Amino acid sequence: MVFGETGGKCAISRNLPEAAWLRRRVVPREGKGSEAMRPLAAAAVKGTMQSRSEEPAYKQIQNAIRRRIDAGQLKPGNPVPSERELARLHKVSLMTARHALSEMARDGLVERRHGAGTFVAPPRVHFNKLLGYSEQMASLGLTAHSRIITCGVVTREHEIAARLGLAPTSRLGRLERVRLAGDEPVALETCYWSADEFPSLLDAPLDRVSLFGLLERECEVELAYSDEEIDATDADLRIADLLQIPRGSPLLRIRQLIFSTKSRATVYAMGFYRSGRHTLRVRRFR
Amino acid sequence: MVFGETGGKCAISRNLPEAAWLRRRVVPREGKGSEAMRPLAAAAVKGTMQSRSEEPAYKQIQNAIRRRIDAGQLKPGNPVPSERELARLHKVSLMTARHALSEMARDGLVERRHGAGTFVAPPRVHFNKLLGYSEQMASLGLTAHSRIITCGVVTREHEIAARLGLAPTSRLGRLERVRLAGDEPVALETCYWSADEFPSLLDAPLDRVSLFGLLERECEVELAYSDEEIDATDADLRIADLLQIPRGSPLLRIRQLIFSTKSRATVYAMGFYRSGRHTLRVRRFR
DNA sequence: GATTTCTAATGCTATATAGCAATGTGAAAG
DNA sequence: CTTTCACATTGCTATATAGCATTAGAAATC
Repeated sequence: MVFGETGGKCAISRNLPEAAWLRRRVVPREGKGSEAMRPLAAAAVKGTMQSRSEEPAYKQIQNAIRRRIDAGQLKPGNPVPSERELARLHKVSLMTARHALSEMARDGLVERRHGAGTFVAPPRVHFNKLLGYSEQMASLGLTAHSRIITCGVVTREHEIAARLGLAPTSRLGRLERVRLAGDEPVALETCYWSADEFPSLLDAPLDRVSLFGLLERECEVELAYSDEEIDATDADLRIADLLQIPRGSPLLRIRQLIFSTKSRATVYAMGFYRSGRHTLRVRRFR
Repeated sequence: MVFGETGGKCAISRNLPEAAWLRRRVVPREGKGSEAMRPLAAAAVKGTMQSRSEEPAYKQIQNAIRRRIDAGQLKPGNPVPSERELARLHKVSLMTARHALSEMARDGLVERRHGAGTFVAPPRVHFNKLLGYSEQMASLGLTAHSRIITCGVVTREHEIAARLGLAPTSRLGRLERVRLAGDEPVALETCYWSADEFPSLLDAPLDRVSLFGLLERECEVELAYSDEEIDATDADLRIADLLQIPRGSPLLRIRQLIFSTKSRATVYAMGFYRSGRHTLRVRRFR
């Protein structure tokens, strides 16, 4: 035996033959487990490796913690149980408890400070969140209203079809709406999508209903993100008229290509937003 | 490490000939190790836990893989060695090899497919990347030029001081520059920072040097992200004059609060960008 | 009272091992 | 020529254990 060292601490010989899980199957070595965290209770089964369809232990631990956070029992800054404590409470090994915590840390739910402990992270601010107009209004406690300007199928928007990954002469649904805040028009938004793929959109009551909502609920599209180009421009005659502002007024222009989770470009949208009525918030990273 | 990538640079420390520590210590249970991945070779010592100051084994494995990606030996889509193979090559335990891979997966460098393997991820697109003007120009292969308009200390910008987390009457460094593309002015940018914390900034040749660069290299500040507010406005008399555009021309206004890694607000900047000369690209997520 | 030193708790890296679960391949069967 | 099925490979969850590294507070010292 060359490596007397490792042999010396007899790590191997000890822990595997009579193996924890073996022993556990028979005698679960009951602990004085407090119920504070709703221990897994399936521990005995888990010992032999969970029977399929059972949620992994580390996720159950995460859920237990998440529940306590959601319920307000654990507030931002509060410490969550330590690795060793979780292991004891949930009757899992240290590594498993650790797995649970470090994944939550990676997801930003908790923060870990070496030597100090693990703490509930401050609530995250949702930056760069893709929201439809209706949703933005809703998040401000308001109801969105729109006036439909045009609505129909076009076939000559070659460039936009290309951006959507379609043949140049594809049939595109197009919806042009003026967005209202109260009675006042604040934005003009134009959306394009494949008329062949989502024919039903044109029939919906789009002056009241969210396009995003329709796509996600009716068309079973899962939106993922949008790549946007933002610049400033000025109101031409038509837009000035529609938004009831002087011609030449500054406008924020946002052009967005919206992708679904299958990384398919799904909607192309262009919006003109009245100066002073709209601020875009984003976060950029170094 | 909250945002973005774990550093891409290579670590010097590791592979220097397995020499030093190996010789020092007992025989490492020699394997038939192929050299393909430059195995760690420090196994024996690591067995008893590496002596301090040494980079962790799992990071060394990551670096080895990263190097092979950077060197072009591993291209997107190529498989990287499996957990078991890495464990063998680097003479570490399976869990350690796994740790290395799964962290790289979490950082988006590789993708793991259960049962199939681990593969180099397609190169990431850098969206929402915080770049200074100089850096943006550099990324386009151009050199940035500026004309300094004003430069000095102000004490009456209460609101901005507050945003920077300073007392209302703090001394603030202020720098106002016109950004040039060729000879043409395209933007007016104004930056504020704590004059007490970074006094040296005012002395730098800021018409030629990047403010971001100065902060990061000279002041040892690590910038992390910026929260930005974007809207459209029109040129007042002064801006119109400085940018040589008609009064009332539309401008893209970007106000950003730039944070360092210690989550301290470090710089507040406001920029006015000529319409047609500047497009902001961002990605937003659902 | 302020400073330094010790110590317990906690997170981090690592070892070795076991069995389950998904994937792709190649041989056998239809 | 296709389909099926077994198998090797690979990733995933889990066990048990060890020692190092950092932190914060208590105790001892100045």
